[in-house]
Amino acid sequence: MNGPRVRFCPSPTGFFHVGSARTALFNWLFARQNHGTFILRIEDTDESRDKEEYVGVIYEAMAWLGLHPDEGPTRQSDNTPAHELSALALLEHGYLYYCDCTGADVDARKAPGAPPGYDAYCRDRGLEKSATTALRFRMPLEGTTVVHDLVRGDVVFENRVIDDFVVVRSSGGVLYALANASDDRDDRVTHVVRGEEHLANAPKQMRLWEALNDATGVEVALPVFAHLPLLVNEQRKKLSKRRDPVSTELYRNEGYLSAAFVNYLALLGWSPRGDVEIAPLATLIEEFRLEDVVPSPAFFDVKKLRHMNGEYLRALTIEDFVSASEPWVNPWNREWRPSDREPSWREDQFSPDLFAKVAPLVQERVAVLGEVPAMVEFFFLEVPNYDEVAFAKVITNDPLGPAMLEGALDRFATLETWSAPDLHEVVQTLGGEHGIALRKAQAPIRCAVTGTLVGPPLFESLEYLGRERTMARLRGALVRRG
RNA sequence: GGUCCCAUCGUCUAGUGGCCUAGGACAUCACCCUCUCAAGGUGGAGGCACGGGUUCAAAUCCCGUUGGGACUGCCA
Repeated sequence: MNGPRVRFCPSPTGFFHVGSARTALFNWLFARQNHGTFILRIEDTDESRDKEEYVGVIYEAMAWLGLHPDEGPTRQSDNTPAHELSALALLEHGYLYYCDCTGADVDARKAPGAPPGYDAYCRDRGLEKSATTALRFRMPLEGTTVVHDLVRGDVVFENRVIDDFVVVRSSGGVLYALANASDDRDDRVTHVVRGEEHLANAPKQMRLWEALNDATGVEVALPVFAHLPLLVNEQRKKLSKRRDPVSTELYRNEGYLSAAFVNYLALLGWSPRGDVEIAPLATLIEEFRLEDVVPSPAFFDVKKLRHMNGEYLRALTIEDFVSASEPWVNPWNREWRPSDREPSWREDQFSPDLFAKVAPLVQERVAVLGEVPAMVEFFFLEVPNYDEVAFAKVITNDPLGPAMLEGALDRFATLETWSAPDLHEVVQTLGGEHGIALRKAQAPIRCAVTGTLVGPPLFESLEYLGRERTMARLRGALVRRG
């Protein structure tokens, strides 16, 4: 395979961020379209923040999104020897120097208003390796470094404003800038597609890359960059783990379909041709262009995601909708289930057959699968969960309420065929006798049987619930009223 | 503070000098449909940040202003 080579390199520091998902997706789309290679590299070199359990979080999220790597997953920590060799080669060729300054030292030397960053104090001190010396990169003092960016065009950085950054800790650990550049170079990465927050790292990594070419004698072409626009919240700030709902797992738990989620993510900074937004994956792969990605930040709009998910849900066949709902309505003994919720009914109260029957009624009424249980719980609970405000309004405080309930009890008992159309007609007639429209007549019955005033169509619901259970609830509501 | 990025309806975007009286989608409003709630249908309101240029012609090119953001770690 000689197509482009891209990589996605998350660190296992917690949950999987929606911004990471978008970055991974764009890398993946680009690779698929160009018959390239999508590499997954876990950047786990920060022992203070990384946790092994979080690596699984990354795999799980990517599997859910359907973004399977062509190479890897590899672990950056496995490349430590290569990083050390890179550092050694750089040191031997004079690209690095030892420095024993602490942050406090640098600050103390700095006059007010002086440029930030390291002041190159140790550049020519000729320090030797010791327990307190870090290795810094000798940035060129003149000239510019131009980052060729597919999204932003050429971005020019003056070399003199980039300080001599640390490349190897005094403890010996190789830092991100070098580790990442070294791995990308070794992996023959051709396109670096990542978030905009990394733009300032690009010139450093380009210098490192070229220094490595020189020091190792192995010439590898510099990658092309594509810095994707940031995902921001309504305050136009970068999405943060603290304030914003940014975990992909959260969305999965709420019942977003991965296809809808992926489709929405693709719309953040890019759009397919024409006036369509809901597009199959094949179209996304075919039409995606890094150079068409817009450079401005995008707000992650959950409302739009919700709407799109509703569209995807309604487009499902009923069989697919039923099985997609399983983790929420029948989570017992499943390989995956939402981690933060459970149905209000017990396993032995659930009926797959009944659910399959009522599923069409709820399919077009939910935007996320997490809303399904509340909509169907009255089918499975012995006694529905009553909305007290609704109950008081149409049953306790409305004299017509009990009248309707008693009337329904009376007629339902003798109804010949227990079917939605007949039920519909009976209630309509009953209402007519009391001088009220069907919309008003059905309310107390709905509340008595389902517990609320909103939900799936009433008469179909009664049909599926059955005569016995319906009658029992009508009586129950009358008793409950007192 | 320094460096860099960004700027079309509230939001995501289409638009790459004339097809723009700026298109679509979400959200919002009204009406229709209707057993509730949805879904669906129809229609409405709503935007090129500002100022200079360049050009016969600018949302589109250039400069500036303003506004927003990112980075500025011996984290990634």
